Amino acid sequence: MATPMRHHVRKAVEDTLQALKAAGALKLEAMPAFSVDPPKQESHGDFSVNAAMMLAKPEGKKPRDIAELIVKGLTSDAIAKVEIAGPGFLNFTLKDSVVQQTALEVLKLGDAYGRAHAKTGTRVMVEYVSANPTGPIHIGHARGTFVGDAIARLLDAAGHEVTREFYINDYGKQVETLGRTVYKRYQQTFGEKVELGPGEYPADYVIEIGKKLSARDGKKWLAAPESEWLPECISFGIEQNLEMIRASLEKAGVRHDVFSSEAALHHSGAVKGVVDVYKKRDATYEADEARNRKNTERNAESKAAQYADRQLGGTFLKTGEHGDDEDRIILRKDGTAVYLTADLAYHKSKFDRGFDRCIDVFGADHGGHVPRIRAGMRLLGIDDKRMEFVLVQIMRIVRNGEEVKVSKRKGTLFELDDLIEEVGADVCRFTFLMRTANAQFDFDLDAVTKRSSDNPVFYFQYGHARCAQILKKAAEAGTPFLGQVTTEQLATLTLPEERMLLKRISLLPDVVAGAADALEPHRVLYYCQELIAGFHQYYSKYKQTERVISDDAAKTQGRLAMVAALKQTLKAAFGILGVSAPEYMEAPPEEAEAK
RNA sequence: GUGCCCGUAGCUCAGUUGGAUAGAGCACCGGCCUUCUAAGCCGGGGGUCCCGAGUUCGAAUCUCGGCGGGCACGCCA
Repeated sequence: MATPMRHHVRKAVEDTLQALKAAGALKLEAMPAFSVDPPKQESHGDFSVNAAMMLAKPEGKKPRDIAELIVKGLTSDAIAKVEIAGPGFLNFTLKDSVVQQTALEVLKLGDAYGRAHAKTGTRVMVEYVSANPTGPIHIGHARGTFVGDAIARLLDAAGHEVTREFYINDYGKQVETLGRTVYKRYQQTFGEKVELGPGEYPADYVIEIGKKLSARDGKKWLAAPESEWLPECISFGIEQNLEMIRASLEKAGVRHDVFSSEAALHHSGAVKGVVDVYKKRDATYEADEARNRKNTERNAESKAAQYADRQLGGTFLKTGEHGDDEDRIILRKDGTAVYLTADLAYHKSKFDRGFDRCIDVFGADHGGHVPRIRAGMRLLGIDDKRMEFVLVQIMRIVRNGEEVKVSKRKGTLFELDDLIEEVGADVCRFTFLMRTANAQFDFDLDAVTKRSSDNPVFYFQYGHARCAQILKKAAEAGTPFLGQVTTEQLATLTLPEERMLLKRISLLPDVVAGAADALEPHRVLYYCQELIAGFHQYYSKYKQTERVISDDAAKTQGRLAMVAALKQTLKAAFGILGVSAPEYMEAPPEEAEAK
């Protein structure tokens, strides 16, 4: 789905190389994987090709000599000019008419512009958020939430069939602790004097859950034995928290297709099932500790050292044979499964359900988990190349120059809801998507709130709004843009800035494809930045002289077509990022004079 | 100690999978609104791309070795 313009250049070079081979001028044992990229410097033409340099070695010729051969052999009628530059670059300049066609292409495709022309047929699952249902979504999840969502949008645009999934860790000690806390809060609603124990959740939301339980069931559980109230308090707590989580996700503009329960994997036998498969495949053994246990010195303060005495032996999985540091336990001595076992069953279920690719977005603190899952899948005979892990690095929240400390245990949560409330959903999302996922960064609340009027997100949105307002103005002025444009009208787009804008517009499909391939949504954002900057420059420069709407009917229609194409392009890109594309933006409040 | 991630302008970060003279925003200085929004534009200062080797036509980018920061290294989830 390369842009037509880039395709012209690549094809022209490939055809020429083949012709040179046929004529005996080049050996060309294999077509080189040369690049066709827009150069950094606009003066270097529309696309720069490094084919001559790549062929220098295999052909035993100088790059510039090969470049000469290619230039002489070129026959394409889309090309206006080719120059040999630097060490042997071929700098192509396309004919204006080819560049101008971009506007037509975009308008013709409409909302399909920027999306893959054809479905890839690949079914891909993106798993993200996957928070414990022991509390609300907080800032610790925020980055992965938006990054995962944008990756899903990106893959969808790239033509994949995407399923978004949320894995609910609703099994084990943590949810049991939740249940116990809920029960105490429930008891307190009837005036009973009970104190929370260490490790229980002191935050207010559990108080609310306790109130709701007593409102629903009255004193029903007060005299009941633990075997009855505990399961009820657990499931009620999870249910309430999930409701809260779903509501937060909705506010964040994030949606999941499937919520998958860890507890269900245990109850359905899927966990036992995957263990049986491993046993059948001779991938397990019984032992007191992993046979290939690493005896490297560990930091005395590490948790590994702290919990060393709890290791009693059981059933081990031979993950060490497939890239993991050592084998991992999957069944404790008492036969119960550990977290990893359920996660292996879960990942197996993804492939059983027919997904071709599985992408996990999770925090960098789970990075050590990756090799185990990969090894576990390989031990099932599943190619682990079908799995990709996007590790979202830890983020710090900074206010007044200081880190905001949060702790679930202490009850000092910073909820995603509060963050969105404070800075707005678009600003929030934008701030996360501005960075690559695997680099740490500080979320400076002062920077995004105090300076809200010059926050980058508004710069972006203003670009779209400006396009919209010009189109609106044209309609009011009696020269509406009707969605169609002729070659003659397009031919009026001769200003260098117009040419550059059209060229940048034409690159969206390549940017989307590249970003999807790399699972890096932020590339789309930086592409928008360049596109919008180009537009603002154009607008400002010609504000007094060459306005979009003028007495020249052909020029007006040509320019309106370009503006409409730009608006369409931005809308598509914003859609991938999940940021809204406003038609109009209110002028910002007057800043107090700071002079 | 071992593994993974990061180190680019005063600050926050990009850098098109190895390309040409390393960019943007913020901050600072100086300009631009009678016309389609000045939430914008133009100009200026600001760099040991952490350090050192190596790979090649060519390195911020790849390899190795250091230094600095973060996250992990559990039969918690």
